[in-house]
Amino acid sequence: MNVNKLVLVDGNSVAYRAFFALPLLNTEKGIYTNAIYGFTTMILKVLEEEKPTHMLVAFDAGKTTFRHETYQEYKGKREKTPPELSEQLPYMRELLDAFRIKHYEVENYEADDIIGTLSKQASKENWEVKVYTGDKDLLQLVDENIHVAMMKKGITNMDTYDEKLVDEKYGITPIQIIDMKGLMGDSSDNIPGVPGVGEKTALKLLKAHKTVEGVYESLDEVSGKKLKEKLEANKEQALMSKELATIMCNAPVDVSFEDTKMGEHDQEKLVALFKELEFKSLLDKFDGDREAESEEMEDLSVTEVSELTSDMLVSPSALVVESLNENYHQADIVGFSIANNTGTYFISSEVALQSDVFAEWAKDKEHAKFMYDAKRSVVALGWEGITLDGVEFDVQIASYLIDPSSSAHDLADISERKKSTRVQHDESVYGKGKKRKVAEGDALYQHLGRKAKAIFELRDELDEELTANEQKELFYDLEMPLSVILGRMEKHGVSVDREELENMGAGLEKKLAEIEAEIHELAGTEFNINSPKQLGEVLFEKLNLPVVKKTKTGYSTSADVLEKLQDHHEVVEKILLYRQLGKLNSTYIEGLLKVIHKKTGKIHTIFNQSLTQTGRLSSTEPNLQNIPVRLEEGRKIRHAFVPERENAVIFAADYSQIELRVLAHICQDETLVKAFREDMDIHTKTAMDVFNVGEAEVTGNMRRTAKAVNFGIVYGISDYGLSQSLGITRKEAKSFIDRYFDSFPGVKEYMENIVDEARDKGYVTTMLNRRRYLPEITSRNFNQRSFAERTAMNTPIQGSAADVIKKAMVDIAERMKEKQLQSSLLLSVHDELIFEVVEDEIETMKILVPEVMENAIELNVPLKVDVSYGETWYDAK
DNA sequence: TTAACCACGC
DNA sequence: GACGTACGTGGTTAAG
Repeated sequence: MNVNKLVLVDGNSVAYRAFFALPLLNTEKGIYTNAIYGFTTMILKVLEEEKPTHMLVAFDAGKTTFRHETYQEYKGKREKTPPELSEQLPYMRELLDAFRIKHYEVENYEADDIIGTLSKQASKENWEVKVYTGDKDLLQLVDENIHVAMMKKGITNMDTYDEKLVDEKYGITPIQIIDMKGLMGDSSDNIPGVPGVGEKTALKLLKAHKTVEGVYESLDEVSGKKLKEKLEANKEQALMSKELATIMCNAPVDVSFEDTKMGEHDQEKLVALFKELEFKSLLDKFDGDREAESEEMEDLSVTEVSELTSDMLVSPSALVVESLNENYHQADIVGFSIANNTGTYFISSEVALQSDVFAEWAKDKEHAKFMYDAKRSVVALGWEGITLDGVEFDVQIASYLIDPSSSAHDLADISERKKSTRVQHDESVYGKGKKRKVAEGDALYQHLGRKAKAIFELRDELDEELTANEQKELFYDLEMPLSVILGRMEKHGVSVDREELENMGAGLEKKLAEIEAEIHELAGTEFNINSPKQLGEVLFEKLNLPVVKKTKTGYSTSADVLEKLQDHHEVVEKILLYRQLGKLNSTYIEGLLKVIHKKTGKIHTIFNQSLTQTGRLSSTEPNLQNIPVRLEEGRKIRHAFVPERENAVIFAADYSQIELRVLAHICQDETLVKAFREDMDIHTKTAMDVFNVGEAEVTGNMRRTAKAVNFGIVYGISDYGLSQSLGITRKEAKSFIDRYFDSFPGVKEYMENIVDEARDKGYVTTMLNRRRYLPEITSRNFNQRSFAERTAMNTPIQGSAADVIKKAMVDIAERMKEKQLQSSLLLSVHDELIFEVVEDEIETMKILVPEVMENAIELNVPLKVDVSYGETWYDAK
């Protein structure tokens, strides 16, 4: 029984792997952290899984080693370490210090040699040794005590090699790895080996002759004239290569086992480092009590107000309306705070909600308010019968416009990176999950007081940044007014026909039960169809259907896979149907019934205005932007969305091809612009140009292909994505894309220019100056770079379309107010607006809505809007 | 509670 | 030549 367990980590190898596996993260201060993060998670995983008694991380030292004396060109072709990585290495050493894990390097030797030396020493003592690396060379160390964990791809995916696995994979003993390298060389280390000998040949030779020397002793026995010549001509080189590949197991390593003994973590240092590096998830793990957050903060002077007076309510003021419930349609407000030039105040809900002075101030738009997520407060107060107006600045929206990619638009995070008063995370004040509860007394006063004070201070700083970004119009004239409109839409809600939903649900459940029975019958076994795991086992093990695709955890059973299996077994079709109906029932019927508001009987969604990277809105609880429409079965759900008033209709107005029109405007491609000016069917037109045929010869299939290509242009998918959606090869997909670019050279030029621009500036913008930063555009990682490039091409298109529809919403609200119309805007679904329109306003709206939408922003191609209306959302088609 | 898988919309 | 491939929200299952 081994008591001692030594873990040896090839530090450089792990760092490299982490660097290339993870996107290029950086902190607010601009320190790159992706490799450090990957390195840290890897170390944590090792600690958890191995629980070593001793551990050491070995690094390479300096540029040259003793191997360079043998061969000057050793590692000669290797690209030099990217600076973004080398600057991260010192942090890794610091982290190891904080973990109290020994790290070590020796002049003139590589990490391999340190690991070799220590592992063999420990093995001799019969210790259990585990080596972590991504370098196959180290497999030569494997023996009965030494096992090597080899990173496959990513950083946590490993194979652990013992002697048996080395034999299975290569058919040789571990020590023969060096003979293999001697023969085949290693391009990454620039070890030449014997030219023309690869892994296959090397392994064949070693099977027969054991070692490089053995091969040369019996060269006559080697079959193949060419091969023999090559071996003969490169004998010296082969022997030298073997020498280079041999890990030194008696390097001058001045480390005793005692030095590698594991100690307790240096908690303080660890937390400080994680903070500096902004490793939030790791902080949560190690900094169990975030009490520290509050300890750092000095007490704020907050006045508890028992009666509000107008001298506290000056303009401008920062206002906080705290509601714990995430869904503010059922908010219970737990307190208020106000900060302004006269001081910082806490006001209890009882006092504020009863106060006429407060209500008057709140609705007075001449009294400017600075807020964070104002819409939340406006709606929550609305439910309490209090009108809030005069919101001049929303810190959340400003932060989002300045950099939408920041995952941290929390007030706590914003306050941390700006110069304002610090704010604690709600979680650390209130707790989370079941334990979440209102803080009491001073803790609550302090927390809310800090929020208000921070908002008051942040306004100026963020306003300046908006100015610097030329985003003041976007903020003040578009997003701020939009926020008010969205709040009104949410509070107003959408009426639903509960009975209709319940009837549909009953029908679906009956059908589902039938199909379930049929599936079990056809499969010959009872199982949970909703479980991908069980379904996979039934389809691919019991029924032996061919495996099309695998996921990380097992067989893929996604719709596109099942569609390919339809001809193999009749159960497949039933499963697809079961899935389709099951989705309708659980997500839409049950889901919608669950969120019908108790007081109004209507559905009140929440639009998130500061989330998407492109500037679109998103919708939650429920998501009303993905109500089924494509398939008739699902589309029926829309029968349940009805007007609230008896003499009203559901009225829908949607932009036709808004993204492609925006593209035409941005890139000015002559053909595309002309097509829209002549109001052609754009997919047919694309098919004509891509397939080089006349309008009459465009087949349904050609149009379908052209449509998919246009879709790809709009959403920035790759040739792979296009091949998937059309069920063709990637090559064919690429050829379609090439032909598209030949037909629309202006589009091609735009795509090239925008990528250059993104590389130059680090970001792309939309027509109204919305921004998206793309740091990965300079990544050496192909995937990350390609993704950034597609994003650079796509975001100005999608984001400008979002600009247009948002502007249209603001304009329409204004016109409807002017005309004192009774109709109301209900929803916004990316390129369409849904209204409830009273009957005697239908004719007005039929003219007004398209006119406003089409002229929201002037493009050099016309915008086109289709309107329709009916008794339910279903009928508005 | 969290991660993985799947599916709906634009 | 491989890489792993739009943006969202939400339901279910299964493992921690």
